[in-house]
Amino acid sequence: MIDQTANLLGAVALAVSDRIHATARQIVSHSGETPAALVVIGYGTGPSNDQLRRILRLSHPGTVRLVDRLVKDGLVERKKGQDRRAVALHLTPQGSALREQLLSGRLAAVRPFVEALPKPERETLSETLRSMLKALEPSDEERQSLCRMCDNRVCTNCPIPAQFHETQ
Amino acid sequence: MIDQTANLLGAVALAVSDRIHATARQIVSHSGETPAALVVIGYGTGPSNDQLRRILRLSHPGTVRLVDRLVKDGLVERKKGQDRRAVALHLTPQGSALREQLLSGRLAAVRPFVEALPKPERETLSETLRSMLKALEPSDEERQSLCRMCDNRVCTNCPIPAQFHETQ
DNA sequence: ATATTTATGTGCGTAGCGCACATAATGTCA
DNA sequence: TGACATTATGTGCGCTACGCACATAAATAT
Repeated sequence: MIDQTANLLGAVALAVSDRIHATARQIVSHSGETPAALVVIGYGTGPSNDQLRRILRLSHPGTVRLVDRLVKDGLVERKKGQDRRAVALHLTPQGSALREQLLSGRLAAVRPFVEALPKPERETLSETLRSMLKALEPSDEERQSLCRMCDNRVCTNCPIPAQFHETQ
Repeated sequence: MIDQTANLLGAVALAVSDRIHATARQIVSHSGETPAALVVIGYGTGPSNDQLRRILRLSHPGTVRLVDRLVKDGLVERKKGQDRRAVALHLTPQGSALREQLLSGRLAAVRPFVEALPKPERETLSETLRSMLKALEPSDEERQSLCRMCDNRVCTNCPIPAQFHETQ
């Protein structure tokens, strides 16, 4: 019984993330964790390469190359960090614009799933999703990974607020 | 308001599919659509390369190479299909065994999300997920894509039954 | 002052995929 | 029946997104 529900949740999750990825691909012209990087850097905390790496769960060289791509595309700038070794990643205006499109596209991709429900059921779903996220009891790093595609324009009252929500 | 719920759904979907992928990776040692291919072929309908391609939404050459990998690993056999040109894909015993592990792992990865909820809420969630899947009104092909990681041992009473559910 | 840790960057390889092309079997239609 | 399109598979080739091993610079510790 519980497994039947788990199976359905797996199916819906697959459908939702399929559509999110498809939308992101159309907008960003890079795949993998590159769209998520745009979102994360766009939180505006000026993350270092290393922080980004942990959030995206990539290897360190993979992250460097990912940032290379974004810089090459004029979407991200490497500014001076707190150390003389550390880098602080920031979006360029074009990067910000693309991030907005990305987040709008993501919401547009997910919205139909919610709209399929009658209104009272939407409220219930919202609470249920909150419960699930809370129950994960993620570490700080896991929170940021979780929210690596989240829309901070919309995500008020987040059940598991990560740092960058406050700093925004 | 609806977007807030959509955002949460996106976050949960990301978390769930992250964990499914991580589990699959540990079990199959191939990434991308390879695990899904094992599940789909394992439905036992002996799909052709071309049918598989449509379900996994890959290019045709990509699918051929994917099957190459599975054959090389001793997980899949290319048997004679209805045509003399068509191929019928079937799992070997080892392939079946691995598929079972894959599906078990997937359920184990998703189960905690459901277990986080009190029992009555689980029932509601189950119905909500069914509503969402039904509302997609997918074509036959889309259904099979949707269910490309589903566990047919558990998926009784599927809201959007695809062919291979009946033939099993 | 030297050793360790932290943060970044580079050389090199690999996995998974797509495009363009080739080939064999089947269907179509004059 | 023969010519031609269609369907199904397979190959050559390249590209993208990564990971591993290594190199280097800055900060910290002892």
